[in-house]
Parts: sequence; C-alpha cells; structure tokens
Amino acid sequence: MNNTTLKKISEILGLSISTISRALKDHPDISDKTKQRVVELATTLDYEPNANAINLRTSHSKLFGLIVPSISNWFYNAFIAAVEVESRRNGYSLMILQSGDDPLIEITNLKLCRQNRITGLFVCISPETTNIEPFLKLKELDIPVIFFDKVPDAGNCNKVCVADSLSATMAATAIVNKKKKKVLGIFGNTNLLMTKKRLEAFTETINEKVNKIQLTIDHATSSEEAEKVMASHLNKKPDTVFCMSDEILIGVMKVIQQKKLKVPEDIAVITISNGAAPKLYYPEITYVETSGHKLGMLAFSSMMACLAGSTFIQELTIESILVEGGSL
Amino acid sequence: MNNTTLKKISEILGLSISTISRALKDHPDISDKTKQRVVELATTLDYEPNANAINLRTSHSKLFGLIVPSISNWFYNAFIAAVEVESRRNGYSLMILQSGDDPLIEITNLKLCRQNRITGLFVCISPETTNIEPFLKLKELDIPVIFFDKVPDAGNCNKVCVADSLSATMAATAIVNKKKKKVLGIFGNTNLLMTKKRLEAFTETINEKVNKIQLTIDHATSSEEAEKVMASHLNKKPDTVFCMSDEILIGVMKVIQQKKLKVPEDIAVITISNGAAPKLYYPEITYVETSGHKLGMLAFSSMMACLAGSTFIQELTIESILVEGGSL
DNA sequence: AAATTTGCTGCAAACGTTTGCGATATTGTT
DNA sequence: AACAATATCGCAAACGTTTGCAGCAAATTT
Repeated sequence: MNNTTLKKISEILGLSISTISRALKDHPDISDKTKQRVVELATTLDYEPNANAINLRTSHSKLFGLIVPSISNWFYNAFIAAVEVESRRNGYSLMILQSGDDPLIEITNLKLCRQNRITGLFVCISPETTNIEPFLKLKELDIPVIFFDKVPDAGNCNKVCVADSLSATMAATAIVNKKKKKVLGIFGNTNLLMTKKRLEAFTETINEKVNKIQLTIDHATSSEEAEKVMASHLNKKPDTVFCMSDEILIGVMKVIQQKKLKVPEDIAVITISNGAAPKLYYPEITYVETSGHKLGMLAFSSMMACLAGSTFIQELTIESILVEGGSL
Repeated sequence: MNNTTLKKISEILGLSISTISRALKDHPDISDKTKQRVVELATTLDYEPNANAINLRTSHSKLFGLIVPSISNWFYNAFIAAVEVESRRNGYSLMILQSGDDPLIEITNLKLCRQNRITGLFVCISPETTNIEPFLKLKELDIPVIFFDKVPDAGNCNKVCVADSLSATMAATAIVNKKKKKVLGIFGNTNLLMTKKRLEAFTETINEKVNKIQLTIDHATSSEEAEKVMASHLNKKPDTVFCMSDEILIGVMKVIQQKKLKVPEDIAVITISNGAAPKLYYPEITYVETSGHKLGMLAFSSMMACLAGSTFIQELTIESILVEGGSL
C-alpha cells in the first residue's frame, strides 16, 4: 500500500501539511523554491489527491450521475458518449447506472447517486415511472436534475428532448413531397408521450394534403413485433413505410429483405433515427435525424448552466434534419 | 440544503454519534428500543450516509472503474451492461470511462480512477497502448486489475478474453462442412493480437482440408473499407465470405444488398459476432458467438475472486458457440 | 531607529464517518 | 450483600484534505 498523502510529503520535507497543499495548487503564498521541491517529491512519490477527502472537505464531488433504462441502445449510447466526454473535459466524472426500465432499480440507483453526493443528475425515466418526487427532491438539495428523452409530464423541471412532433412532421412532409399514395406508418409503445406526439404530428401532416393519401397506422414495441406487423400489411401493397424508431426499422427491413422487395421501387422507406441503423442497408435509408450526440451536448450545457446558478427552468429540444439515403 | 448527518440525528435524539452509527447498522450493542427510535427518525429525515466520509474512514470505496475504448459498440455494450448490473447487485458502483483509443486519455482516466480510490479496475486497452506499467502499478496497491478483450501481451496480469483462435476455427470448420470451395476471408486491423489469432486459426483450418479450398484473405478496419474490399473481390466469385467482426459484416452486407446477391445461394456468409448484427438481416447470418455479456460475467467473477484474496493470476476465455442463421 | 509592509509558513478546525476502548447501569451469581 | 457478568452507551482518535487566521522574519518606509 504505497498511498502517499500530504502528511507523508510534509514529514519528509519538514514542512507543514498546509504548505504542501498550497504548493501543489500553486498558491501565491508559497515561494517558488518550496513549490518546486514539493512538486518534485510529489511526482516521484506518485501522489494522487484523495478524491474522497476532497469531496468530504469541500462538499462538492465533481461527479455526475446518469440513469438510463439501458446503455445497449444506439441513441442512449451516443447520448452517454457525449456526456461522458464533456464531463471529463470539464473535470467531472460520470457514474452511469442502468434502470432496466424498472422503477425500483431506478430508486436504488438514485439512492446510490445521493450517497455519492453527485453534483448533478442526468436521468431518462422508465415508462412505468409515475412518481418523480424522489427526483425533484434532489433539486431541493440544490442538485440540478436534467431529464432527457423520456421526460415526465410535470412542468417544474429541466428537460431536453428531441423534437418529436417536428421530426415526424418532417418525415411526413418528405413523403408528401414524393407524391406517395399508400403509406404504412408503424409506431411504438402507445403509452409513451413520444409515440403520441409522433403519431399525432405524422397523421396530421399526411392528412392535410388535398390529394388524399391512404394512411394505415399500426404499432409494434419490438423489432420482432415490427416484423410481424410489417408482414401482415404487405398484401395491401403500401408504396411507403414510415418507421418511428430504429427497432421498428430493423423489423421492417427484415421483411423487405425476405420478400426481396426493391427499395425504393417496390416500397419506399423512411424512418426516424440516430443515424446508425439507416446506414446498415443498401440503399441507405432516408431518415430524420434525432441525434443522441447533440442531445447529450445540449443536456450537458444545460447542466452547466444550472451549476452556474441559472434557476431558469427550461424545456429544450434539438432540431432535426432530414438525411437523404436512397430509400425514398 | 437538507443534508442530514449522524450528528444531526444524535443531537435531536440526545444520543451520541457513535450510538446512531451503530443503531443504523444493527449493531448488537444497541438496544432494540434505541434502534427503533433512530431508524425511525433517520427515515423521516431522509438520511443518506455520505459515501465520501465512509470511503475516507474505511479506505475502501465500493467503486469499480471501467475503461473502454468506446461504449458505442455492441460488444462492449453487452460487456458493460453485465458488469454494471452485477456491480450494483453486489453493492458496488461503476465508473465508466471512454479512452477513444487514445493512450493519453487512457492515462487521464486511470488517474481519475486512482483519485477516486476505486477498489478494482476493468480495462480494455487501446491498440496503441504499449506501456502497461501504470496499470500494473495499481496491482501493487492491491487494486485488482482485470484486462478484458484487448489485453496486453505481458503475462503477469489477469485477463479475460473471447476464444479468438477457437471461434475462428469453429467458423472455418462450419465452412468446410458445407463443402464450400472458394472462400473470401476479411479480417481487421493487423496490429491487433485478436486479428492475428483469428487469421492464423482460420487459415490453418481451411488449409488442412484434403480437398483444397481456394482461400483469399483481405483486411479492412472499418465497415466502409470492408465495403470496398468486398466489392473488389466479387469478380472472383467467392461462394463464401467470412467476416471477422460486426464492422466487417456490415460493410459486406451492404455490397451484397447492392448487388442483389442471394444469401446463401449466390454467396454464403458467416461471421464472428456478439449476436446483434447478424439478426439484422434476412436470412439471419450464421455466426460464432463471442458474447460480451458472458465475458462481462466472467470478468466480474474474476474480480470478485481477486477481492476475496485470490492472488492466482489467471487468463480466462469464454467458450464460443455456433449460432445457425440461414446464411451458410 | 522605530514602524510598517511584505513574503512565507504553520496551527487548528472542520467535513461525516467508523471503531477500540472505557464508563455506567442493570442483572445475575455466590 | 458483595461481586461478577452483561447490556447499553459515550469518548475520542482517525481517515486526508482545505482554509481562515496568526506568526515571524526580512525588507521597506517613516
């Protein structure tokens, strides 16, 4: 156990602990000569400040918490990657916890965050989470909470989201512009606010066209289900299929491959995605980008704003862009 | 700032701090009546023990570090997910850091881990990392280090890996059994030990057949490159393509889709994978499974063994299985 | 020469716990 | 009734820092 402490250095050098502490952080009170001696010995002894002691003394931990349903997901992945990089760049560490969409584990994770005295929390709640009191309680302790992606309905909290309505509208507009006539839209879990918003905006945009478009809506909560749903609608010969998410896209594309349908001649495809899945196919799938990376950056800057003292509650969204593949 | 401490509780109850501390952890010295009073007040005051103070006092942090090139990767994802769940289940937290394959960031991350006085480290080094001294130094401090996936050559450290040679052999054997004649094998970065092992085992198995199989080998370090490589070899009409990894598979499959080749009639496909990518296609791709999840579980149990006092240095591998899709 | 400033360093308390040991009161034993 | 054994609790030190304040010598000003 090599652990070097300020005390050990001070004893060797015949100086006081406080002098060592100050020398190491370039305090003006300490002479250059002393600083040099201290720094030198500290490096040869591999001194590493004890974060626990610092946190305890200063009562701020330079640690962010992040709670997410699952890290095995393209979108959350990009989000986490962005937050992780920015955190490190700003001198913070990140504690990542998975809830597995289980409200109980969510609470356990939250407790862990509190015990570690995090300075801020990023959280994406599970669909089953109804009581967000425990999260709001953090705010009372002056610990900023940034909800992302799946956010609660309540108004008194900071949220960053993708522009659900807008991105669905953009996809619908793209379909309209291509003069498609028979559209199949497959959406996700109807309990999710995200699904409701996307569904509403999508149907509205499609239906407001003068030359009526024939629109069929169905739902799937997994790629396997999407596969079945897609297969069941093929006899109606849709000329376009819209997928609300990567999961659905993957199911849909399996059917398309299976039936050897040509994209976009036999059937056009458009989706909303973070960008990875559409690039798996040929032709690449046209998609409305909802970037996990951008959302992560936004969440982080929102966090920093809170820490800088902004008490302004805001609900932010990232803009979407249409990325053209060859599938529409 | 609501923060309840043992001291606050002790003052309210007119007891000493140590009594509160002991009562809260069900110490036999404390009477049931007192315990009850303490626990009651603690819960109503939302008492959360300060992890920093505990770590400082006990000098063990219940915190694992995990350093990985990137979390945006199916395999590492599954690995991390497994370790994260197991950690929480055993009362540990996990600090996840990305190195971006940059040895400098790797060192920064390592320093962060040391400063946070982690109890153990899981690390997958970047291909450019030559000096593993800093990692081994942790071991001298009695902090177990488990190298996973991309591990150093040095012998004096704990490693958990996928069975590179075996999985490549299994894939090759599957190809041989199907009596394929013209095989294209696409492999990754030649600097990686993983690539060398897989390449060697694969070619050996293919070549030891009596009825000679015509084998072509090429390399690609990204899916884009794999796409080009695959396209450049099509004129030789291989009947089978073997992909060393998901990245390569994705590039290969794009070409196959583009050229409208039928799988497996026109060309058979087999890959080594964690399992997610092969399921994206129809027919699903036959693959030799190298499970990130299993590796994570193995790494974790190896870590727990080290913490339990095992000084036995071991180099473990997980077994692979062949998962049949319809592509071979 | 006395008074003031400046430059450098040390003292000691505090952050919130844990824990060995000693103190007191209660009970049981001879 | 004296003594031993138990049950219950408090004291105080320690973990490794940070930081306000005080101390003291040397340099500078009156």
